[in-house]
Amino acid sequence: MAVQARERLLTAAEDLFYAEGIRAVGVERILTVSGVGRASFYRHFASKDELVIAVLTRTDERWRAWLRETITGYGLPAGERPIAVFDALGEWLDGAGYRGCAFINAMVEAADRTSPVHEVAVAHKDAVTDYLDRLLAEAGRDDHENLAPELMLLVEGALVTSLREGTSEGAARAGRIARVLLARQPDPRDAVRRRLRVVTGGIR
Amino acid sequence: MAVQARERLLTAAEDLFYAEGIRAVGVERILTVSGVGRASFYRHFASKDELVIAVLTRTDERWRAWLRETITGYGLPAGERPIAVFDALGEWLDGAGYRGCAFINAMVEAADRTSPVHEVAVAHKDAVTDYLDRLLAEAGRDDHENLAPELMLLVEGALVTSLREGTSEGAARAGRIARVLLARQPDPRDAVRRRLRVVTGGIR
DNA sequence: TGCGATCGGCACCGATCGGTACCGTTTGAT
DNA sequence: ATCAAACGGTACCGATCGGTGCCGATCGCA
Repeated sequence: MAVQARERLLTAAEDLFYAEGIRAVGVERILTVSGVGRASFYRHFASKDELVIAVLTRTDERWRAWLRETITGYGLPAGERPIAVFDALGEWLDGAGYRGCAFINAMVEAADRTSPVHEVAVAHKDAVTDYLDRLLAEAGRDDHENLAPELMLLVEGALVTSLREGTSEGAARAGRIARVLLARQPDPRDAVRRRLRVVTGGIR
Repeated sequence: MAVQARERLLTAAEDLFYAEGIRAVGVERILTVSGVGRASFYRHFASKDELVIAVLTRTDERWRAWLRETITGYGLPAGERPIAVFDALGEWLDGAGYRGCAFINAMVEAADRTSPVHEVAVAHKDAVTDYLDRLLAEAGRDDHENLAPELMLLVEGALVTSLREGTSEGAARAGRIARVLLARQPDPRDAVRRRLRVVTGGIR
């Protein structure tokens, strides 16, 4: 066997699910494309749903690793890294074939909020938000806790816009908004808290 | 007949499609909920797909009418109307049951960009963008052509965020970003174009 | 009262859905 | 060379998919 059946199933399913939707792709299609027998499929995965979760989990890990490496690869100073996320997003969308975000799509298709598929998708979004938070903190933004969800909202906007318009323009547009957002001084109330922290540190 | 069969089919389908997804809801479910016979269904709609399009078209018209009336109903000066879109969005999301935007969902489920369902969804988004453009122009923003797609991206972000987080917080968050965006002076290059237009007008 | 349109109920169609059981073959390690 | 694990192929399962045809009841209107 050139490649293990499990691996072929995962890659075939990943492509088909992303291109046509999870519900739209039957097990039969996955078997034909992957060249795996029906019995072998159910030896590796208890159900189609379990395959879906395995695919999403793998995509999550790979995509976030790709994002981290891409940002790091730019070799930018810490202060410019948060905004670079939107450059990376533009790169990715240019190569993705414009079917938006696999995890937004999964959340939409798995309507039930309590379903495992929906939860995996939400967990992915939380992980990306955490990454944004880390980039902002490393950039010295004391207001990173407020900014991270805002940048994440811009990321979601860019992803949906790219699906809608069929181009990667949304990423550039979101990037411009992010620049405006980051150019602004932090909220004065945050500044007070920051000063308090400094003072407290000085007393010790 | 209390209400026409067609009307009952449309409302039942609208609710079911939004709550559970288009593909997830079979014709049988719609018939049971609406209390319409199978034959009657196909007397009104040539196929399930045609019902989907009719539902989306009606939802589009209703939703945009609701948005217009809500914004108008606020009784705000023209300058504050663009930002009020996000207040309206928050109101709507609080009553929507957090399954995001029916049109984003439709775009995701109808993967094929050339499919009629996908096109209706895109047309809705274009119409909302046009409305934003109009609000911005009426607010005296000369840069409305650039701002409208940016506000629309924020709207998309708010809708996805609400689906993801299960609250209407995304609308408020997008509104805060929009305020920052609108508080900024228009792009200097636009200012040049604006002045040129004034000069040209003066020569005539 | 009578007529035609609209209606709901039901049986039925082929296709496909996710999933199971059993088959003989191929593979890699010993 | 041997043997067990992993494999692909296929027949089959009940359920559901979207869609058609026919029936008798009910409706609004003249």
